[in-house]
Amino acid sequence: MVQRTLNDALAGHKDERVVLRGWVHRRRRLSAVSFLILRDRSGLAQVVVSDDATKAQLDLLPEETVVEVEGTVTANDKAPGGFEVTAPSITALSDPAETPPVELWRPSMTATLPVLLDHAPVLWRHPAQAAYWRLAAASLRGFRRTLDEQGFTEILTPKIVVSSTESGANLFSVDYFDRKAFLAQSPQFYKQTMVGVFERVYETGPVFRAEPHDTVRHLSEYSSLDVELGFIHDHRDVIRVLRDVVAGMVAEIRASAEPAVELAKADLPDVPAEIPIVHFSEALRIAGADPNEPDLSPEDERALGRWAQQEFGSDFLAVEGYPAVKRPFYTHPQPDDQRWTNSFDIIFRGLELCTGGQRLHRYEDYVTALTARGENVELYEGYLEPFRHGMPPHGGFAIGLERWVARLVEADNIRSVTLFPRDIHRTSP
RNA sequence: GGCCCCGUAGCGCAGUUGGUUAGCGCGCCGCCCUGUCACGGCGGAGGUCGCGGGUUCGAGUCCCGUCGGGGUCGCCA
Repeated sequence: MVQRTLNDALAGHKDERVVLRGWVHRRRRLSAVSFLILRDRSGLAQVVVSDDATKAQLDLLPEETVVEVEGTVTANDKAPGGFEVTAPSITALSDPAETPPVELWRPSMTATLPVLLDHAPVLWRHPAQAAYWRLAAASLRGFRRTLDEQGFTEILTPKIVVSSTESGANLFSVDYFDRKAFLAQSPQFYKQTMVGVFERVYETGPVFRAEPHDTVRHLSEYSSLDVELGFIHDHRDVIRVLRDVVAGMVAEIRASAEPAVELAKADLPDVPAEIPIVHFSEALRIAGADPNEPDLSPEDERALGRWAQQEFGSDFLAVEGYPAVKRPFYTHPQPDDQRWTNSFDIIFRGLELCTGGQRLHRYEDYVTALTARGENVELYEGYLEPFRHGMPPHGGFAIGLERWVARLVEADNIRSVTLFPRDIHRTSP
């Protein structure tokens, strides 16, 4: 049997007989000739059908039918890409397909978001839609490659947990045999714990938030890219790793997902050698916000994004020193001023992309922090045990994958770049 | 969750102060067209106007309820 050739490889097989396999993306039937646009994972290829029997056969193979095409690669200036397949024989590999709910062969789909989401299993076939996930997949590769090269160990930790991670009530509860458990809203405790084993760890996986957020940038389940590393001096070491990670993600997209960049109309950022840093108190001033505000509003973040662009020509800005009252108990205070913390947010084009910081690493500091917040220390014993047995100064961060891709392609709604989004209303498909 | 907006054909939309056969574009089906590339031309099919109730001689249109959806704010990644 002749080996399969991918659609994007026709140029290397001029005048050869090849076998293509894929989906009938579109047929254009003229009087003397029919065009079959074939779609496979690599892209589109044009097949030219001239003989009457094959044209009649093609008439019975609607769009999205899966076919095998054997034909001759022919150079032709009139063909898209300069090459096409002529004198084909066609074999259907699926039943004739039903017409999909929206026109997948158009350059861009015309359906509204709820229609896209309802029919996601089919509509992800659209090349521009699929390109969104190719960007996500390339980002994941870049994330892993960068960290692997810097001595990190990949970990996978439980998504079924018993205690809340961040003292919030925003957890989904699950029936777990005869007792109650929760879906993890973050691998925070486990990744810190594993710093005690591997020094540097990362995890990619789902996290679950039961917060009743109903916005264009929130999901109930999203993909978190988590990093944690030991033997840092302070949170600025963490920001440097974050910078390398983001640069690695962009580099991997450039290296291996160029067609997707074009299809998705993605605007890839230049990652500066050092991400500019401003202190939270300074950020409030720059944004023109009330100096006593404990947090930055979305509007403030947009203003800071513009400022970073003007001041440094950077799409990225780190805001460090968030107020202690707004950060979780495990956050390390700013050594010279306890009102602030050694934590940071990364603002990417005016939107919060990532949160991170230095964590407490002494057992007694945890007891003090939890007690000050009225928490029962005993409930945290599993988490706190490693801190009684020696933990290095450490810190980390987490990037929301879908949010990252949404910003790259300037999506109006995070759901449009999420494979099968879960939100307050939607649990299927 | 608060506030605002929207549910009309497979998809995107129009539908006047309530008026009798509910339209348009694309898709789909048929016929035609020597190379298209969002091909083009002609014709055709396709609708319990989200659902339930009410007002009225008459409701896609007005009222009440309900379900579904979108935007925004809080908070977050």
